[in-house]
Amino acid sequence: MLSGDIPPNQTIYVKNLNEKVKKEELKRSLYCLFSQYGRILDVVALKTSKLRGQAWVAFSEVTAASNAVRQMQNFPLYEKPMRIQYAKSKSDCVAKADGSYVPREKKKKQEEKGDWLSFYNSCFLFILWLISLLQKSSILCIHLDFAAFRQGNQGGQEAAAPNNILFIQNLPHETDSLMLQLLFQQYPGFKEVRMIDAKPGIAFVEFEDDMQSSTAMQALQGFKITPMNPMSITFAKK
DNA sequence: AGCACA
Repeated sequence: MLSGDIPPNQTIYVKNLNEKVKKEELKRSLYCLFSQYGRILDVVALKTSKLRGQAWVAFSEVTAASNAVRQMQNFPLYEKPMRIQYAKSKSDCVAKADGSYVPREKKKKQEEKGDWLSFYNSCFLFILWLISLLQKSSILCIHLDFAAFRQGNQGGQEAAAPNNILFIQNLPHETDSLMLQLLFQQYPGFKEVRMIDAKPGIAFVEFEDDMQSSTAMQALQGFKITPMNPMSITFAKK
């Protein structure tokens, strides 16, 4: 069995381990089993839902890891053949030894700081969500909802047949496509927003298929970007 | 199937 296209690493990743074995016992067994290939720096095993049945064994040398990957491949431990690969990243114990270790919290903060767009994105969505909560509970808005309802039904015309493209009306003229994208991309299958400069207040939003567009339509029907603008969403005409 | 270390 090939170890895939993961580059050699002094840490090996072991999976298909027997999940019934207690963590400490498992670590000890892995330690005993693999110490024949070289000095072991650390064995990591977690029993969280995502990580049970897996373990990492960090060696002091890459060659030890390579031998372990090849020679212990499919070795049955607690009745289950171990599947061994190189780990995808450097173990903390190795980073600590070579001086490149950066504590986890700080790493995350740095990433978040750099990603201003996703920060802006979540603030924007949060504010829109708050606005929608406030407005949904407000009796004053009933007449606006009624207006949206009328508009959505286009004064009694039949509803358009399902379409993967949605037609949005009654948007405030300041709305831009980034704003709509932030709103609609929360729903699976989102592809793109199209607006026409010459026709403010309307937009087309495309999804992969009819099902996904209807889900977004139901969720955002009547959503107000401003109190005066409950959005009216219909399927675009084919 | 699933790549963490707090």
